[in-house]
Amino acid sequence: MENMKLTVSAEDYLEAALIQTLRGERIKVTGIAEMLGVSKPAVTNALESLAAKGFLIKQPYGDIKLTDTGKREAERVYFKHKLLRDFLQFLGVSRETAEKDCCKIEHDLSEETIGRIKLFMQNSNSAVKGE
Amino acid sequence: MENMKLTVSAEDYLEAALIQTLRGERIKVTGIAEMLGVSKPAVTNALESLAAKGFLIKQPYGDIKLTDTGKREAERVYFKHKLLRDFLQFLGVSRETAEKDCCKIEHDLSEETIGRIKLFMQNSNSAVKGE
DNA sequence: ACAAAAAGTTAACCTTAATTAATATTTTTT
DNA sequence: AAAAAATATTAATTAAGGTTAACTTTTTGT
Repeated sequence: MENMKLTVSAEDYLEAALIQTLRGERIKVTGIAEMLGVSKPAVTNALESLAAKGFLIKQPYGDIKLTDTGKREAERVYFKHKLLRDFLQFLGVSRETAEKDCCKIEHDLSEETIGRIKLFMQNSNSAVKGE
Repeated sequence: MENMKLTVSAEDYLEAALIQTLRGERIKVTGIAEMLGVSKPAVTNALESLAAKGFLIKQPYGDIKLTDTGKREAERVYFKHKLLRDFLQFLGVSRETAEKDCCKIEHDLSEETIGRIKLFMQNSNSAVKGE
């Protein structure tokens, strides 16, 4: 069940879970609900569905842990997130707006486009450093 | 009822309708269904809803026309579409992928980001022309 | 240890936006 | 003008992804 394509909202939940672990916190329903601006039942639901698909481990009231697959997928999304945020800021978009906008488009862009943006940012970094 | 915020899919239907009129064709349920890859009933439904909100004029089996508001909104979306398509192609993304990706993100980017991309493209145009 | 608070879950429900199958209307062809 | 084809609609259904209210479990403070 692990190779199912994730929906946009599933990617959001997975990413939020990763961000909590990166902060050194435990993954919490309430925390994710606040990050995504949804109700707690919405989070419980989404996490159960992700658990059923093998992206995380979760029992009712129990600790929540990303599986290896889950972590890999979450990192894939989070990498895009950071790339796009930097890219938008490079274009002159404010930090707040860049943060909001990249959350939405990170799910929609093709690998080809992500690759091109990556290249673009690498070049602009070299340019700044005068290499 | 005209100042309601359009959903992502409503914007798609409106844009598809505009594209048909720009081609000099009449707006057709079947045409929109093909453009968007959905069934005809989905189109009928969406167009009825848009008509109820004042974005177009439509009676069952009758001619379909964008209202002024509808045309304005559709043009707003279509302008973004073209800008983003050009931008992605400028970054080196293929025409086909650019066309697909811009369809998705055209609904999600803030005015601020669109504005920045517009500026960026203006500058790169000048650069190409050596101004 | 136990009462209060916080966290998580369950149940019932809603909305959006699709689908297919069947039907109605309009247009085209002969 | 009638039959056939194309176009559009209606009805019934589905699935995703939310909501609130009520309940359960866990954690915390005294």
